[in-house]
Amino acid sequence: MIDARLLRDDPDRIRAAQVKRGLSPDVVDRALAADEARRSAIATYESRRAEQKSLGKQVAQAQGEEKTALLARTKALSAEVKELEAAQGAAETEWDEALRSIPNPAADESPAGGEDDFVVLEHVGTPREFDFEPRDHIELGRMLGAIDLERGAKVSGSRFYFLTGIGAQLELALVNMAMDQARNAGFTQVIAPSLVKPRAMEGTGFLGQAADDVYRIEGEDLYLVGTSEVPMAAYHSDEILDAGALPLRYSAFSPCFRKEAGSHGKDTKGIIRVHWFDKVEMFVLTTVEESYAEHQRLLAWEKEFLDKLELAYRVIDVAAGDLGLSAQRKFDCEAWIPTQGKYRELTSTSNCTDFQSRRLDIRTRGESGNTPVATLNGTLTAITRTIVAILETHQQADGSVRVPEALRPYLGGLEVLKPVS
RNA sequence: GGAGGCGUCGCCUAGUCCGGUCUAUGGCGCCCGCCUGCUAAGCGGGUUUGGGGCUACAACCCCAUCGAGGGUUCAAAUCCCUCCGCCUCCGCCA
Repeated sequence: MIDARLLRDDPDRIRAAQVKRGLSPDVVDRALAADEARRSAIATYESRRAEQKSLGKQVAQAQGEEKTALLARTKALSAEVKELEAAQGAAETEWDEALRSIPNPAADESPAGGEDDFVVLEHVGTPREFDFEPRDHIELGRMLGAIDLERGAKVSGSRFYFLTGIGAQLELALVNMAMDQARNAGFTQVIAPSLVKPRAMEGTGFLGQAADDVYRIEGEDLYLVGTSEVPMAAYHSDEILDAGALPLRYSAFSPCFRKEAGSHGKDTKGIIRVHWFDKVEMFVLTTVEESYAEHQRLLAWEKEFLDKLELAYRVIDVAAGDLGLSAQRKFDCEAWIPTQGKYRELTSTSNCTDFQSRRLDIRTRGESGNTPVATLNGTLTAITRTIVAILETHQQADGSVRVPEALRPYLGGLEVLKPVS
């Protein structure tokens, strides 16, 4: 949620931010009106309530006739206070809803516009040239006995898969490699719950427009997370952190579940777009001032991981309209997928500044009151897409796959993945 | 799943039976000051969080906050209901 003071002091800035994301600025006026109504409701309620309290004290000491008279007055007042309290609550709710519906204003550097308006920041490595017809990851996965899509569909439906044999080993290797890198960089490793309460989902901004993509457990007040950003953001909710402890860096492993609503027909084959995958995610809490530099660090760690896998990729600056509710700026690393002839998102890092921490009440003690911290997240490895990129990029003519050197220690020194049949 | 116990402003704790003097007690820790060769001790003061008013975003005043949400009442930490969490025992289980 945005800073209410910013909305009051500089509403034009929020209006401009809305337009930059391709959204209507009307919500600003709705919020401002709600704020005014709320404050006047609070003032009315509180003055009557104060009166009620002071009368209550007199009642306690009064005797006889005086007491009877006081009771008559305070009884009427009581009903009024109750009404005013309800009115105040309603005004508060309206204000809260308006405020919460406003996304984090994009950074000045973020390109304006929607999904296609990203800016390419850099290319790393060059897409490999093949002197044979490259196979897609589906065929390679089948030849290697690594990916079983048919049985995934049989058991769980479309967009599900089993990783088997070397496929399963690959996942564990990638997870360990990611966790090692993170630990060496000072991250605390975490295995996070993938079922969370509404508060966590709402606090991270996934129950707004993004709610269609979220699985809810029937009959329970629980959601399946789409990323461990959700449990990790909520991890320190309602806490006041010691400023000296920042930054707090976590690398969290969890499964991720996504309905993929509205993507029917897209990436229907293979494991590019699935309802479930595992992921190692970096999550950082720091000060807003430090968050911009930290964002660059997260990007650097993502690039380091992709470099070790010897992948060709580009980094894009995601446009304002494609940032999601919480992010102020987002960089995606997109790896070259040979059989698709294009770059596909493998990792993504967002600076959510104090947007999530305001909703989740995560702050540090400051000299002039407590201030919300900044939260940032970045993918180290989303297993399925990483496997796609590795298989397709490092395949050889016979269907075997060369293992990038950095990954070998995590596969018992294995240099080549060989077809099983 | 069953039975019982518990949840108070960083930590511990008094208060809850019997509603008003609770503006929530005391200790520890922490902060400021005093005292003091130094340290320790001692003395005095302060120390939840969120919101509103007024403002310099200070000071000050007010409202809410005793796990959460409802209810009863002129008045709720205290009485009633629902929920959540923790502990102990039993059952079941990876």
